[in-house]
Amino acid sequence: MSRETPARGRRPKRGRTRQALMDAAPDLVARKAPFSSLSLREVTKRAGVVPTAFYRHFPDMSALGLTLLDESFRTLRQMMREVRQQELPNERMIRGSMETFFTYVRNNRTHFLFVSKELYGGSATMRQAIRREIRLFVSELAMDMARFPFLVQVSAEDLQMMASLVVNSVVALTQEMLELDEDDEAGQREMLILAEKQVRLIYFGVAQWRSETGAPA
Amino acid sequence: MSRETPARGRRPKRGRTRQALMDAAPDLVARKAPFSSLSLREVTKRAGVVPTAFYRHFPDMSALGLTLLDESFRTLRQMMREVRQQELPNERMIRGSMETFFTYVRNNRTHFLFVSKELYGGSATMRQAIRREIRLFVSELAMDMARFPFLVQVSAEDLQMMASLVVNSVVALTQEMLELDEDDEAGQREMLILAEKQVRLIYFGVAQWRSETGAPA
DNA sequence: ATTTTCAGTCAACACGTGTTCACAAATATT
DNA sequence: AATATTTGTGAACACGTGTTGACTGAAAAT
Repeated sequence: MSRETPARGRRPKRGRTRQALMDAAPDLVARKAPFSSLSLREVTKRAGVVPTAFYRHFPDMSALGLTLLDESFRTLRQMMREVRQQELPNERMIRGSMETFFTYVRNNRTHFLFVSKELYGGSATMRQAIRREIRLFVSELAMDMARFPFLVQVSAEDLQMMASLVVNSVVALTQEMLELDEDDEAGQREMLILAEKQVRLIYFGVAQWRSETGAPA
Repeated sequence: MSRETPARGRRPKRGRTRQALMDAAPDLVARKAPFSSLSLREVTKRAGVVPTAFYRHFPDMSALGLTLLDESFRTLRQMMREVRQQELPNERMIRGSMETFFTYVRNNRTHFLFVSKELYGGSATMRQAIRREIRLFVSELAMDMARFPFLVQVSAEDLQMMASLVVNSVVALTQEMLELDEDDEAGQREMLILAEKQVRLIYFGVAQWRSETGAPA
């Protein structure tokens, strides 16, 4: 009898495995541990693929991580750019920005969980990459604030300080929100209200700020 | 000839191994990965002890983690209580609080690194425990703020909101500071100044806040 | 002085890990 | 239609992992 291998099921589609890997990783992160503590075999198993297939698409796990990070931030950057395409600050604008942002977080929960858990617990290069993105948001927000009429006198350094305060606060609340159960709508709404209040509070302080003295007007 | 074991070096001292384990873990965290991804064998090896000795002191790694967490926060709570033993708010008070706090962070770097990396990346019970402690600080700060004369009209809920804003900001800056090199004194000083400015900015906003309308006076 | 408890060692296990290699099917290129 | 390249497979490796059990010296209790 001929000893040909029985030719079992083989998925034919072109680069589908790569996508399966990129889906499997955040999925495991969302329901288990941070990405940094995932094993290559875990990911391939969830992707329904043999471990060695991994190397056809990524040299190692950290490469997958950086790719995932890029994917997570690409669409986020685009959304933020659209949010910034609005007129001068008022309560409506703060409210609206927070709403669209937190809605986006809800719709991309696994991506944000992935990023959140790597921000401080990930590898050095991972942390560095994330903080780079955050610093980008801070700078863009600072540029927007520079156009506020009541802030023309404020130094660039202080604008960065203010923007980082806003961004850090939103990031912190985002991470808190991710701790909530996925369908705890009441909690999510509370978070949104909290975020809006905090940002508004910061803007009250910003309106009083004078760079030279550091004392209110 | 008798077959007695050659009786190699045996450390006699009483509960010294336990302390060695509690020192080894944060040490590894500071120079490597988050605690959650440390192995039992790694820790025992660094402590200069055979793996099985671990079980004489802790049932498993997560027990070590919780013990470490308790140790980290016990002295911190005490320090915060002393800081709060001061008179009413002014610039000097904010400056002083930030200075003593960040000095404490520098002097307990490994403990804060340990906590920081577990805040979002650790196990569920670990994260929960840390966030519990943080919420405690928020409540205490809110109680202090309630005594400010210009905040008597502010609702308890809004006081919590303000306090959490302050705490979240300080936490974020602490984590940023921990990313700096241990002896980057210039960077550390910058962080301190940044923290002071941000908290002062928040207090400007707080002074304008009215709970009912949410609009400045 | 004798016994009991504590705190460490050593050997061994069953298992999950990253990575290699040779091979074959699916797809692209000619 | 023939060939070359990409992509997935399966077996095997050397190693690190948590945990067990039996054993033993040191300290505490009697």
